[in-house]
Amino acid sequence: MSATIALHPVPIDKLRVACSTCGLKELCLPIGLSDEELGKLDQLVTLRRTFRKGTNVYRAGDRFDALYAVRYGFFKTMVTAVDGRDQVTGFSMAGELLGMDGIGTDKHTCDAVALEDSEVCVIPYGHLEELSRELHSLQHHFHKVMSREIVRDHGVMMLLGSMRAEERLAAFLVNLSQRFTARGYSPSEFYLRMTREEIGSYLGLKLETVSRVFSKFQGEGMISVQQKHVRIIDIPRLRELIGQRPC
Amino acid sequence: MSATIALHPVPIDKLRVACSTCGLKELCLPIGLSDEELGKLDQLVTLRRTFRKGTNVYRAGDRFDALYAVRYGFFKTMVTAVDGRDQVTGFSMAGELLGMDGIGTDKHTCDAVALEDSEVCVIPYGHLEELSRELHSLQHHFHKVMSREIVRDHGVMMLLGSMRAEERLAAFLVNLSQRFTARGYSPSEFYLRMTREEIGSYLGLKLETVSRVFSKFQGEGMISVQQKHVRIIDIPRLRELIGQRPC
DNA sequence: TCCGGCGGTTGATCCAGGTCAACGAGGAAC
DNA sequence: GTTCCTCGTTGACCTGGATCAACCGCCGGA
Repeated sequence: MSATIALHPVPIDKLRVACSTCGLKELCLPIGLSDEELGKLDQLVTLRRTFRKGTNVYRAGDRFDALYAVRYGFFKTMVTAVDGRDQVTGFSMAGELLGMDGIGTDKHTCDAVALEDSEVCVIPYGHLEELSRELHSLQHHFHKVMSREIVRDHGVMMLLGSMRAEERLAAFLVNLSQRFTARGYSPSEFYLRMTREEIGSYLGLKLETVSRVFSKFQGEGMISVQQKHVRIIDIPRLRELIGQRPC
Repeated sequence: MSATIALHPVPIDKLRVACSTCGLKELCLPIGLSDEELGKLDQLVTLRRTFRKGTNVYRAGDRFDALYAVRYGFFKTMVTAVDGRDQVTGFSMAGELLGMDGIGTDKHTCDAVALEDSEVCVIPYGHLEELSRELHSLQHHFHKVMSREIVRDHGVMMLLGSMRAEERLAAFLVNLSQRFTARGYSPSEFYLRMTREEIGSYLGLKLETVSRVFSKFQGEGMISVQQKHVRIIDIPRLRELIGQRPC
């Protein structure tokens, strides 16, 4: 095989990428790496893939061999029970990492689905382990990312295990608001990429309940909703609802 | 300071330990390590600590600097909301790892409490990162452990988000049964170390509901319960309840 | 041995959220 | 533009599990 002829034809959705110049490097895996280290990471993350709305990055049961860093777009992850019921376990946006569920068994255990046209950086997992033996800060940061995912999951358990419907939705909105803010978007106005049913699944509620609580919040002047467009009018009051001081 | 005089007096509950001879090595961090590698791990895990029933291994907010491998005994982990409500996020038994919640922020984010007199191996986290750069299989296995924790959490979300009370308790019992089996105990007869309230918190139910469902299962001949002593009479039927084929 | 208190059980009642049903609005396909 | 069709909203009603309350039994301590 010649150096100029690819063994596997490269799909048109796969492009050269560089962490060193990526606008998300303060959110994503490169956090805290020096320029030299960033250069090495560039050699690792060489592939981008785009996903049309509704398509899967991976499915439960798929062989695991890479993590995916969201470049832009929006994803949901969900697990499906043997009887077919499914549960949305999270929503991922730019700078967040998908696929860590697969490391434990070499197979993915959930589905990751694009909720709008999206793009990810492909991080071959074997190479990540290799490189993280060399770059201590990459190693440490990767561990932090996994740990934070565990902590986030604990938060969801709290949500599902001991909060009422209104608290759950308030927590959901406040969380989205924070994450949008961190990405330079408005804290108070955004489009939901997911349906009421997906929100409900995530929050352990039925879609009708989600809709009703949205209407209630709107009636009380805390938010204004029209379909997927949400404007948060009174964030302090939402925070109060979930037991946090307005700060 | 002389080599024979400890700078910090060694508490009597801290003892020399060896992974290489530990009976739990097939469950715990040493999985898949060669004898030589095991020897190195021994140098890392040099401390055991015992905890009396009701005492904390760590609390939310404590500085994170070590992981803890359960040697014997039983623990719960729980998160507490600002308003004081708390949520049990898991129960840990021999061979399982506590403390991974702390890596992300260098502070623990939950409490770990002994539910009976217990003992753990202390794994200084910095040393673990260091050693796992050297021992590939240790590195990989540690990642697997974290990943499995994430997958376990997804299971709990499924439980809390889309199962009814009976399914939740059935899933809980089947899970305990499996974990006891893996440790060489009876799959069908065990003592619960946690109260009805703790089970309820974990499952998103009130203690009265837990008690009622126990009684219902007993009435239907699937289990026999007397206080904390549980005997599972019909595991296939419990599995059916949670939608799994009896197999 | 007795006592007190925690943990567990059970009954009666209530209500948050689920279920079922009807309808409306936006958006993609043609 | 028209036609579906999915997604969202709202109303009426129902129910699983929460809440409130009484009581019991086990276990630890004096």
